[in-house]
Amino acid sequence: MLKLTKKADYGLIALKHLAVIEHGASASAKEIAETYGIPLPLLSKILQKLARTGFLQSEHGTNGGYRLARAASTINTLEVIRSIDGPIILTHCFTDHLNCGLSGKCTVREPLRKVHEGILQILANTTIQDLCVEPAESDACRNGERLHNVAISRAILSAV
Amino acid sequence: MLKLTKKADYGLIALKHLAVIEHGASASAKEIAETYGIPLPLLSKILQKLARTGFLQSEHGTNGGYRLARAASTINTLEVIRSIDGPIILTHCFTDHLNCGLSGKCTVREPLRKVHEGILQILANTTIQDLCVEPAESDACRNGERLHNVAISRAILSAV
DNA sequence: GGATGTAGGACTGATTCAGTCTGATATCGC
DNA sequence: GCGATATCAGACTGAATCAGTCCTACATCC
Repeated sequence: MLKLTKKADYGLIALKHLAVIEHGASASAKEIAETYGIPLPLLSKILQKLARTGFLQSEHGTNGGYRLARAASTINTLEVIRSIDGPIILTHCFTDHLNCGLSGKCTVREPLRKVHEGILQILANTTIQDLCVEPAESDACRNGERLHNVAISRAILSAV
Repeated sequence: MLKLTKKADYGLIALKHLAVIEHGASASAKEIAETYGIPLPLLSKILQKLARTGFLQSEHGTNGGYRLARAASTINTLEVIRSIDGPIILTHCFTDHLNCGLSGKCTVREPLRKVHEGILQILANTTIQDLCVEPAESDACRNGERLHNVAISRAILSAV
């Protein structure tokens, strides 16, 4: 149905949270979970993954928690989502070339790949810092900047 | 996981099939199902939906089948996917504003909406006719045309 | 009337997702 | 040292969704 998982959602929310708070400050999983009403054990696992991937630095013990390991502007949503949910697969054909109708019958595979890459590019060009730019309060993050590559010429009709 | 359902896949394959065969010609669900190895009853239901939405015209009886009700260039993949799978929801917040962390805590909702709209636009700008453009055989469809709005400047690294 | 086709609802099995439970390990403050 | 508070990590469960099947109409042509 072409939707993000809640885990990815939570991960992005947490990363944004860490990006917005004071530079270099850390926040515990519990803190973030309570702020946004996310189940703590679930958020913990997500943050652990993000730490393993290298987006976050973790600190054990009292007053421990997580802090961004890289600048918010260098973390893009594609990497985050891939880190949490695994590879992004638009259509099934991309991975299992064998089971795909066999003998190259799946004629929409290559054309759809362009769509696939377009979506990946949007995600790749959207950083955590971009998520911090609120329509009203533009300076929640440092030197906020609009989505640069996602050129939306016109709003899509009845979106949802 | 941000992927298309198989139903949507099948629907696009069927529409492309109908777009590629001779203009105005029809094909039965059985014919298409056998060509691509798609379970017939499943494909039937998909084609029925597409007919109800107005993309296809159905003909009962012997030698019946489906034919495109509109030109392939006027059917975009967004409408098709929505017709088959229902609304496209990138993040859960877009629909249920109430359950989303309450009190507007879900701070990534609006920023992600831009990403969402970007993806919708890619799909909206990709027509069935675009799917017919093969890298090698560019004239499988009539006056084939490249994806015009999906400007991919560079291939995304390890895509999948 | 039978073969072939669409139309549509109900149902089942498999997969995936969201969340829980349990336990281990590390750090800090007392 | 000990306990409180963290992260770390795997196994497990319930729910939702997806893919596919089954069955029964109904329409058209020969």
